[in-house]
Amino acid sequence: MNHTQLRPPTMADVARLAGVSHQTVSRVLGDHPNVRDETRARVQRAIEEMGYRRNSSARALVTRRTRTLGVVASNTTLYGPASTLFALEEAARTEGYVVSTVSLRRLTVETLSEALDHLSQGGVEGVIALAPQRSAVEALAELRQPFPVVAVGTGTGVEIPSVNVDQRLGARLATGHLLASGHRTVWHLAGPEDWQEAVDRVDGWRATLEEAGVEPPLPLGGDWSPLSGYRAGQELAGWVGRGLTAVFVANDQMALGVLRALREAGVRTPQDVAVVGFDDIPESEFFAPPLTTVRQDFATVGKRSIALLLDLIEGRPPSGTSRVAIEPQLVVRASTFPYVPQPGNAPG
Amino acid sequence: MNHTQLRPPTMADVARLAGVSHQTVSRVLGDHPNVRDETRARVQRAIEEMGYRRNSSARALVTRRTRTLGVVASNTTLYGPASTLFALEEAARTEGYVVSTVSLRRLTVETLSEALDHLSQGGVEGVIALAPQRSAVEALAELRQPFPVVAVGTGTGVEIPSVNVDQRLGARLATGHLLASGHRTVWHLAGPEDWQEAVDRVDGWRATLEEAGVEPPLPLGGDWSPLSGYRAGQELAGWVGRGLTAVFVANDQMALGVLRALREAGVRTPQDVAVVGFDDIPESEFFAPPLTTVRQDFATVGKRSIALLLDLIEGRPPSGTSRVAIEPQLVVRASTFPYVPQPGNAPG
DNA sequence: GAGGTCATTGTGAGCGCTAACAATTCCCGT
DNA sequence: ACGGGAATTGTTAGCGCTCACAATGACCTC
Repeated sequence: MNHTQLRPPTMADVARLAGVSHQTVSRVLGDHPNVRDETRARVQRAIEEMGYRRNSSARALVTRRTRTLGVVASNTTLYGPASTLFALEEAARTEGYVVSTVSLRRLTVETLSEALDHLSQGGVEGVIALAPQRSAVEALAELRQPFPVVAVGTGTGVEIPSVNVDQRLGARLATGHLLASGHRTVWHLAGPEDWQEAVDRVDGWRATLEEAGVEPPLPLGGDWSPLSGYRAGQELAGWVGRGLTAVFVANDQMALGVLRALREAGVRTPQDVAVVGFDDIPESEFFAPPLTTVRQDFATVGKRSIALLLDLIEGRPPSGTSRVAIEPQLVVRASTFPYVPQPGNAPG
Repeated sequence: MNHTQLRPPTMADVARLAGVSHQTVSRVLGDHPNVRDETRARVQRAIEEMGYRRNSSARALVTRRTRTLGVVASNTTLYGPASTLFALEEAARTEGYVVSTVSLRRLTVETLSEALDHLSQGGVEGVIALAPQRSAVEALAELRQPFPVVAVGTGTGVEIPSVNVDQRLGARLATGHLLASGHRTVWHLAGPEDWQEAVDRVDGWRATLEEAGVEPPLPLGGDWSPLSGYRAGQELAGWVGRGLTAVFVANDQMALGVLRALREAGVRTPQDVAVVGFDDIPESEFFAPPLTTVRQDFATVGKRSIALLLDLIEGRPPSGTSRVAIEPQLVVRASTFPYVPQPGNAPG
């Protein structure tokens, strides 16, 4: 392997071979205009020949730019965070930045603080925090860092610059869709209370019902996992025939658990109970039945977050607002066939 | 915000405040033993007071160690890659390394090469490549970089140091389980042919059947997506009653599609057809019916990969072999209730 | 009390690069 | 042929840190 060589060549080495000064090499590499074509070619040949690559540390030291961004996230194996992460990295790379990630198992003040330290040690110029728990956001506000931080998925009610999908709107779309299909009321299986997104979805659901003059039932609670959805689903099954005909579940994974519990209890979806999820994970379309859900545009979240962070790093006034909200979108599938309040209608 | 200040303090600034030389500050930070306690305390106070942090670029320049690793991956929103990524980052962080990731949409020679360049620009000391496509591995062998590269999920037949889950064994477990349950033969829905993992699973499936004296049916092909599984499932449904009683599907997502197609065709799982998947994604347990599948230990993959890469970076002889294979594990669920070749037995 | 050892602290050099400025060369009009 | 400006190239000085070594001082031994 080539990396066994003791010292990689330096700019001076290249310069010597090309018969120029190291500065001319630097100019060629930096696409500086005032270099003769012939010189440029000679330098380029020398670079090629030696397999030279600029030392990024030396460069960063003098330019004071590492061109590295950090991301702190948790639950990165879930569809939402993983998608956001992907979009963030792609957007950053387009702008010429490298992204260093820290994936936490749990998001607490300690782990967050350690993560920021770790990233700082990696020389990041700024950090995106995927911090959906409210406790984490508060911690973030405390932990003043020597670089700017943009929060994602924290809701708009925080002091920190943030980018969010409009969760309330998503919940309104879901709940409104069910009401419009003829359901008298809509139950809700919520996410953990310390997740801002979960709270916002509850808010949107509740507001929609209240505006329709319906008293919202007590929401159930889960932890986003299919298992918790399954447990809640068993409970919900007990309310069928007593006013329960539609459920808005706070994410698709829990909805999957709900669907299984209903099925096992002999409750048909959507004929007996309609179900709506949230996220539109790739599997949702193939659930039994295919799930109506709310799709979030993670690519846009990624782009906007990076744009905002770079504005902050460059000291520019943010090109948009520093509290971005992105619109989600309803995806209608078989789990919410238009509801007709008499039993016994067969689906296609 | 604090990061608006023009220049962060340097070691010399701290030294001045503490009344020592910059070298003493460096010693305190480096936990060098020969510093008087009182001096150490004074320095630490000064560091605190100024909010000083070492400049990582300057440090990296002189130590020639960036303590940064790179990861190239594609399809990072899928469960497998996302889990591996998570495990890699955690393992690297434990060893004091920062991880920079590049997530590609498609893995080709060009994108791979660009990714490695991008990471190199970020100053990585080594790279892990999650390169499951065979074409990518070949490209990797060509693209000699000035740093070591460890491949993950490429299969053991490559020149590059690599870490893998034993896919053949996984396929044997799945196929053997079906045969042991009384099925005469086992059909297979394979992944894309240019994925080494897909090929290995086909091999393991075929070998198991042949050892049992069974002529393997022609395998179907999919692209890992639920949709491709759905299409294949429709085709498979046509073979029910003509010798098809069991299917080994190369991943859980496709298995989900197969389950839906069978259900829609009026084929019952597992009474008419048993289905086994691969991956054990969190949703599998809640499919209709819960899916028997093969679990891969991504945490171990991550740890072993990082260990191997660090050995290579440090120039140590790898502590284990440089072609690691990790054992997967069968998880039995309701989609493969012990098969009895007469129809009509109801499940629990 | 001279000499030696050890712990502690300081000094100087240089990692590889870019930015600022200085020097040289080239080309043009006159 | 010659001055002047632009184009091209070179020189120098750090960026902030760690390493090697020098200097200082405290303490001990005989």
